[in-house]
Amino acid sequence: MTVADRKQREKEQRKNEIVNAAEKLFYAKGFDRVTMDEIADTVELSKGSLYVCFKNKDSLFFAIVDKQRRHFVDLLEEHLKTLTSGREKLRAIIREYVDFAKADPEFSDMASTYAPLLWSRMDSEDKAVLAKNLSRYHDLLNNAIHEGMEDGTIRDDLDPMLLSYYITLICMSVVYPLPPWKKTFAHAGISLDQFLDNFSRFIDPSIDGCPQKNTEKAGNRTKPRKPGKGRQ
Amino acid sequence: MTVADRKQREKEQRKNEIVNAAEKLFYAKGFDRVTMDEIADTVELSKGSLYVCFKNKDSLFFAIVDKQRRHFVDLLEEHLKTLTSGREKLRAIIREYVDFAKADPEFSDMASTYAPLLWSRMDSEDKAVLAKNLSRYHDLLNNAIHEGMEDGTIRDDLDPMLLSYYITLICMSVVYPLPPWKKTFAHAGISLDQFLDNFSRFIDPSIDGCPQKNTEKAGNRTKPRKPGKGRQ
Amino acid sequence: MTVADRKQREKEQRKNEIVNAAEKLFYAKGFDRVTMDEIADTVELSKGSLYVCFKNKDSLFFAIVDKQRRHFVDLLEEHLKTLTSGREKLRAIIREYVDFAKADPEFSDMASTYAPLLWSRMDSEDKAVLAKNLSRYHDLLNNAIHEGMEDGTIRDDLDPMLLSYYITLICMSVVYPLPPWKKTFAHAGISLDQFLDNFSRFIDPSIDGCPQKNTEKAGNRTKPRKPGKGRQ
Amino acid sequence: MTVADRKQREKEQRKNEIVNAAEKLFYAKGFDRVTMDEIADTVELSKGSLYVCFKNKDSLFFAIVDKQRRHFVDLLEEHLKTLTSGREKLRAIIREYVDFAKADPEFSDMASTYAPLLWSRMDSEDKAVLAKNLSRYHDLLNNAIHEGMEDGTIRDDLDPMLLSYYITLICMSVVYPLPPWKKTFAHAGISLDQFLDNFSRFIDPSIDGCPQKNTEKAGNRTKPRKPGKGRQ
DNA sequence: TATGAATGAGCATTCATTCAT
DNA sequence: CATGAATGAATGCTCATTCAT
Repeated sequence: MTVADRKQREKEQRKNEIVNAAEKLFYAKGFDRVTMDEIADTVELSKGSLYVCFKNKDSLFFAIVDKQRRHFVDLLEEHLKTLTSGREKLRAIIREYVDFAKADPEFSDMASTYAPLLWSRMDSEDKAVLAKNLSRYHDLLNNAIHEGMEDGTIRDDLDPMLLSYYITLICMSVVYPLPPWKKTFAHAGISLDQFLDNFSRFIDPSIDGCPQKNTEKAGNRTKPRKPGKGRQ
Repeated sequence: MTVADRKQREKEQRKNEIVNAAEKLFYAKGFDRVTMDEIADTVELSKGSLYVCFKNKDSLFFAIVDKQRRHFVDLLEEHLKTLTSGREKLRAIIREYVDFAKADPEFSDMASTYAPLLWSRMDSEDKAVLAKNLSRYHDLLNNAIHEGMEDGTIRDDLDPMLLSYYITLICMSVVYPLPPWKKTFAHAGISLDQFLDNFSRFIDPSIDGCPQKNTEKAGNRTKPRKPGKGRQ
Repeated sequence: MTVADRKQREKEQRKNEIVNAAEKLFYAKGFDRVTMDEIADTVELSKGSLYVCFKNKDSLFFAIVDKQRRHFVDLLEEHLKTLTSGREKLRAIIREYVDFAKADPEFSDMASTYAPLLWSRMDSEDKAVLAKNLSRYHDLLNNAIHEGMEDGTIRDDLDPMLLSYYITLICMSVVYPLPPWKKTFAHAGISLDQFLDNFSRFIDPSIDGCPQKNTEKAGNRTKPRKPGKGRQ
Repeated sequence: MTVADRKQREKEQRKNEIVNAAEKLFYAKGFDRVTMDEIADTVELSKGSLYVCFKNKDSLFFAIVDKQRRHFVDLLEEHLKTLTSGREKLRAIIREYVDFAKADPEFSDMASTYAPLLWSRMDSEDKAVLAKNLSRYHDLLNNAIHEGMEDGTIRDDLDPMLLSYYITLICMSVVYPLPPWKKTFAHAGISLDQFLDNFSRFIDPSIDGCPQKNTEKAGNRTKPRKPGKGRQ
């Protein structure tokens, strides 16, 4: 029992070491300029041992993403604890996006550059790895949205699911801009910090509850829209 | 002169044929599963001839992006002509994003999947190809924003440049979601059309001018923020 | 003593289980698409334990071949017991080849496909495994041939050793045809049973003693051939 | 036209050079201990060029087999020209097997060792390469058999197709014995030449027409066998 | 004896790009 | 200008075997 436990712990430990080494290398050189041999050398393990823990190079990438996400959601849970209104929670989520991206700027370039391609090759096993934290995140987000819609602090004229996807996609595109965009910002005299720090101020109006203006819920999948309302 | 002209025109013609063939193949199989031989065969040209018109495979991708962008900006210019207020223009720009993405759904997956990686390899020559239409777009967008800020139809509490980048990034992330997101929407019972059609309704509040509330301009690069305002 | 005996018996038992498991897997997927892990899993033993009983994967193959051969020779001995003339015995041997191949058709494809390559890597230890039953077989065959030559039921114009090798090689090539040949037979409308069942009828004339015609012994390694006889 | 011709000829020439180089290397070291790099180095071509002519390493093996077969059938056609009776032709075929194998002893080991495995991986393209000469061979063999059955020089109590397969399989097993068998022969004091030279004498009785004895045709796929005849 | 984690050699194949004709 | 043959770099992955515990 204790033996199996120790083995298990050692294996986890080794996986972490591999992920950390791969992470550093990927950040430094970009995913596709890093070879499995390099990673193996860095962790002082044989290449074969890498494949004991990770079925292929892509899944190493997803392990990094998952590590980041777990950390992100852990922080999020911590920060949402004390908050009461849905709007406050949602604001905290967006702030967490921003703070998180600022705290680990190296991840940004790597993830924004390679994730789209790697996601397109993702198999169900890879998905399973990410599913848990993705689900934790969505629970937090959806709870915040529902609470906010009920307590009137979040607009309720949009389908909550729809709102959650807008927020998620938008946050990710803003906090993980592609490297060329970063250069463009710099060229335009906008620091990345300015870009990130002002995001909440920008997006807030699209989230705030405005009881007097929005009385009808759009994006509802079941109820037909009233004539003359919404885009055709 | 006429001979040179004809030659020039023929060359343009050939480039178009190549781009169109590559586009179809890329859409059908994904950028990296298409070989230069396939493209050459499709246009009934030798592989060498491809390299007369395009310096490499990546630049073929950028040519497609440029074609799309030119078309996008052409439509945009057309649609902005009759509009007067800045807000109307900006609304039209967002609507154009949505309509454009809906009109050519095949482009979406290919671009969202491969563009990030290809952008990371982009050289200055590639950039030059895209610069013109990118600049046309930014002119239209910035003009709309400035006009709107002046006529009070667009919020003026954010640096206009900052606003323009938020809008651009956000629009792109929404109208060109990665394929896995599309699957998630479908799984959640949200059609892509719903997702796109409601976007304007979602984002409008973050753009509209609200004179009574926003009297101070944040994200300003020169003026120091007043104490107690903005995020710390 | 009894303890050692039991251990010995257990080891034999385990070897048999391993061989049987490997056999089934090799038949089902082909020797080189089966991994040692699979075999270990199937017998619910660790991979290391496999290597206690068998020095490598190849020797597992030879163990299977040996098992088959032991069975073959056992049957052969049983069937030859009651036969008296050399010719009858030889006929029984050939019939045994045919019956044996028909009784275990799965062995055929695996053996005919992989044996040639594996034989080329065989070391002296592997040979030792097979030697005993090979020798039993050759004794039976050679005895039959010698008896038959003496009692006139088998042709005696060929060196008996030579004859024994012709018969062995030929029988094996016929009863274990390569899979592509099997397909060819099927395509030509010949069932494998027809092919096997008629073999004895085909080959018999080359074995039967024909006293009136064959008075001289060819293939003799010591005696020089008479002029005008044999191939030049 | 002449240009294309020359190109074509050069390509054929290059393929021949590659095949010849691969042949020598395969003979010397065995198929699977030769790398494509070695072959490329030997012919002073890039590895990529190898793959212009041959889709993979296996197909190089089949090209060698095909070369050998073409040569074999060419010689066969030449030698059969002047012969009249079916039996003479068939005898010449068997003699050709023997002479051919003796003339190129290196091919034997390589082919007998690797062909079974490679045949099991063969795809339809590979088959197409070999089909032509295989068909030429079968035509010659079947013609000889049919003629011989009609002119009474070949036994007619077996289905001609069946007979042709017996002869082919048997000849191949005898003239291309596996290396371990060769060692066994040597050990038993039988030279390969003796083994090959006496083969015809051994097998002839199974082929000769014996009008007085064989009046009924076995192995016939359509006509039901008379009761009490043949093996059940 | 049993285990199973660790090893690491080994190599075919692809395809964008070039350049001699 | 057009061709298309030639190039050759570049690397992920497997799995039989070993050996410390």
